[in-house]
Amino acid sequence: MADPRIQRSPGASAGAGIRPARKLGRPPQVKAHDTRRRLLDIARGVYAERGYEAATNKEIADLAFMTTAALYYHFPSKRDLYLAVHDDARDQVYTRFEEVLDTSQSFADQFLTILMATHDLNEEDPTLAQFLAAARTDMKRRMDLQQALLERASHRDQFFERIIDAGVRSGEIAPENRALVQVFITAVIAGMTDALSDDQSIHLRAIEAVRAALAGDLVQPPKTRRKRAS
Amino acid sequence: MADPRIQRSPGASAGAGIRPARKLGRPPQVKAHDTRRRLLDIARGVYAERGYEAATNKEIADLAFMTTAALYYHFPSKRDLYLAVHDDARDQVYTRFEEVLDTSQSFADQFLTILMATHDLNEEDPTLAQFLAAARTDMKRRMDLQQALLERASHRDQFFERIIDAGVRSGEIAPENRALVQVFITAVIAGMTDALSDDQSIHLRAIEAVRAALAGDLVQPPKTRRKRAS
Amino acid sequence: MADPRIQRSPGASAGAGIRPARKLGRPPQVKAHDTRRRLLDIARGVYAERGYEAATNKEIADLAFMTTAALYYHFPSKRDLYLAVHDDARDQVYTRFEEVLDTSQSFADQFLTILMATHDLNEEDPTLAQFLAAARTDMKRRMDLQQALLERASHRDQFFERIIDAGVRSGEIAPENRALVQVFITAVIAGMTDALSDDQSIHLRAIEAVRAALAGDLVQPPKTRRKRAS
Amino acid sequence: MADPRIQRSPGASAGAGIRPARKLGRPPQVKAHDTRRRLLDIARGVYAERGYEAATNKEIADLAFMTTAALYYHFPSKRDLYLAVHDDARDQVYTRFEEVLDTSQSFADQFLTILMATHDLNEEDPTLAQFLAAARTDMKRRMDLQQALLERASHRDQFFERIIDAGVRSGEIAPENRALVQVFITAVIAGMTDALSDDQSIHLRAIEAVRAALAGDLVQPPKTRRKRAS
DNA sequence: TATGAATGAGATTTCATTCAT
DNA sequence: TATGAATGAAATCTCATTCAT
Repeated sequence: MADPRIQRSPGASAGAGIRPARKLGRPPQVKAHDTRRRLLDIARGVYAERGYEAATNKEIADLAFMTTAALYYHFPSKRDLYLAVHDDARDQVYTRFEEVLDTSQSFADQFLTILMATHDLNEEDPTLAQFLAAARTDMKRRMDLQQALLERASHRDQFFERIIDAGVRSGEIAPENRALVQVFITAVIAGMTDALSDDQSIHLRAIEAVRAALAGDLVQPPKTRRKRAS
Repeated sequence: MADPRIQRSPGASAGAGIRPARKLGRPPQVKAHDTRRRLLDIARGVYAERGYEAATNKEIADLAFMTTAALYYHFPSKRDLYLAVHDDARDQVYTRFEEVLDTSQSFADQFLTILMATHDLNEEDPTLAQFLAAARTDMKRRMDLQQALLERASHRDQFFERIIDAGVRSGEIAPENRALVQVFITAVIAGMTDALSDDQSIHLRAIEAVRAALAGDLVQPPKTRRKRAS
Repeated sequence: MADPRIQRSPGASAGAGIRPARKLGRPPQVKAHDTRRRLLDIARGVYAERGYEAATNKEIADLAFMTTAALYYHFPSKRDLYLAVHDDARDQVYTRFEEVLDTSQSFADQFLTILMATHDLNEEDPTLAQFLAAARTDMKRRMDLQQALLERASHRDQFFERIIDAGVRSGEIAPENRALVQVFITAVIAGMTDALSDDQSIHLRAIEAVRAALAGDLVQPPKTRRKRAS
Repeated sequence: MADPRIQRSPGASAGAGIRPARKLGRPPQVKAHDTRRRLLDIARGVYAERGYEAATNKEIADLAFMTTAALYYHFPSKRDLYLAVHDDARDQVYTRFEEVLDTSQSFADQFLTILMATHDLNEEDPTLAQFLAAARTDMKRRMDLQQALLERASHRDQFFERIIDAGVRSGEIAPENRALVQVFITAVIAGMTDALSDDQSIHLRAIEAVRAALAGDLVQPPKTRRKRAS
């Protein structure tokens, strides 16, 4: 009763998700709060696996050992549940990003640190990346979910903006390359999340590839093998 | 070649296209092949916009000014229509790729040529990229669509394999970097398709960024080591 | 016991029962068990009248003053509803058979008692016989209903086997006639159910005919040989 | 071309049906006539197997190597095709009955001769009995098919009426047993067609049982073994 | 806080039928 | 005589949501 640990149904394949410790002041409606937490985690897995349309309240409710009617006590609609899951997932990711960010590093190292953080998160709970990848698609599709996409995009942009700013200040990024770096980051993060997050070893290799690319070591100019650093 | 894309009335979000009442029986002067082609194009757009689950036969049929029953004359099921659209889209893309490929170019140039081809295709018909991006997600979700995914993946892998091989032979790609280049390509193509193909100018900028990254010019090592290899 | 059969308005042939608009949500004072019982009775009538294929969920739901969706709350599919009706009907019949069976009677009397029981059942609820007659045909047609047919056949065979056994023991049935009596019973029961159960007075006459046939009094050898065996 | 033999598609399981030789005067629309004949035979098999509702024009057309549209050249509707099949089947049966009927026989022998004729017909083309059994059910179900049922019933009743009349005249049937014999015949014919015609050896046994029943030999009175003939 | 029993809207699919060719 | 390309009506089933309990 006092333990807020999430109970997951045995069949639920979705990862448990590391929750940041919540401070427990007075325990009003503790149960409701816990149930909500459990629903968010379960729903994330289902949405990740099936997508917004194909996910059904019934499957989520079943995994939570409830009826669909009970869902409506905690969330006023499917849409609201989805958005709540989305906000929760986004918070988890950016909270982690903030935690691992070391502003004293070089731009490239900071970026790679972030990529490693996504790797670690994926290890801890694969549904996070899966959900966020799926959400990109789902949000585009449903007008009623778009608003959340916009918030999220700005969230992300602001975050990477800071890193890029630092890179520009330190001289790593030529000012005229600012915009290029930004789309590069966007493409790489999206691509890795969407196409590679299913296989952790490939995901890791992709991080290595990005490191090489940023270092200019991925490919050499042809012919006149401009040997660098000798 | 620049086919006349179906015009969707702006307000028409779903199922709005009202079919003008037509009489029973065979319509005059209509050939199945043309209708099939039209359906593929229309369906591609709808699948791209809504995804497999959310797309309805009704919307597709409405846009083609038919009944849903008529759809079933041309395709035996929703799934078959989807797969037909998929094969058609894939063929269009790889046909174009083959057309523009110049094997005498350097690896980087070949890769960039391919990226430019995606850009051009996107210009001619944005639904192609949108559909293929959406398909990546949809296929993951539906077991019954997976088989087609596998074919497609191998198709893509083989294509880029050839370019990479050429790069290795020419010395641009160090043999030990082979695998890195491959995941890099996968991530970049997926990321650009999924996250950037909605805005052509940003898409173009991403191509520029990739060029810079391959040339080692996107970022510089921090601080002092400004001049590389000279 | 004489359950209040559902009244179908005479003109209502199919789908005519218009459900009075009821509000959303749970209706007050309704229990699933009662609804289920009502559905079984209504569905039996509809299946009897139309057969499995031609019977529609809509007609059943209309007669029960529900939506078709509500049907699915009680039975997971049309097939399941049908089989439930079948099991229910079979149980009603054989329960009655067991009730009226008097093993101290002669074989002929036991058989006639059973026939009278079918007559009484038909009086109380004609849909029972009608359904079971129709089911014989429907089951042959649909592979997916066959399994239930097998169970039922064995049920019936076992029941009559017992009566026949008794007849053999008492000497009424010559051991070599065992198999003949068995097919005779099958044919007569099936024939009476299928062809005569629509008219109770004819049905009664058929019972009388069977009594006469078993007593050897239905027909006499032709012409002179009036006294048999001389 | 000159051979009017019915071509049956390899998959068509339905028996070929013995057609009485048609006299071929001038051959106007010979092909249409043959096609019609072929369709009747094929349709009979399909209706027998699936029943009226579940049988589709498509299946019939496929087996006849045609399109459904072509069906409509020969029969104006599904209903008409069905009724045509029915009339044809009935004619085949009663034609055979007339052929085998020997009015000099005793009533019992005439009846058994008829039963043997059904057995032979079943041997030659099982779809005949299957169709007629199924038709009994289908006709009851569809108001629009009822009319044909009535005709058929009277047809049958008249036929057996004649045999029974002869039995009454010869003294085999007591005048007061007339009605009993009639329902007995109806029940037995129906029961054998519906429940036993799938297995020829059981069907034969049923004929034997009827013979025994009519002879008063199927069962003996219990106990006081009223030994007849003493 | 949750369940139980429903609704209404809509999806995919099937099928008899039509009419130009 | 037949095919080809459609229609319209309906059927089964699913699902988000509701409201009494």
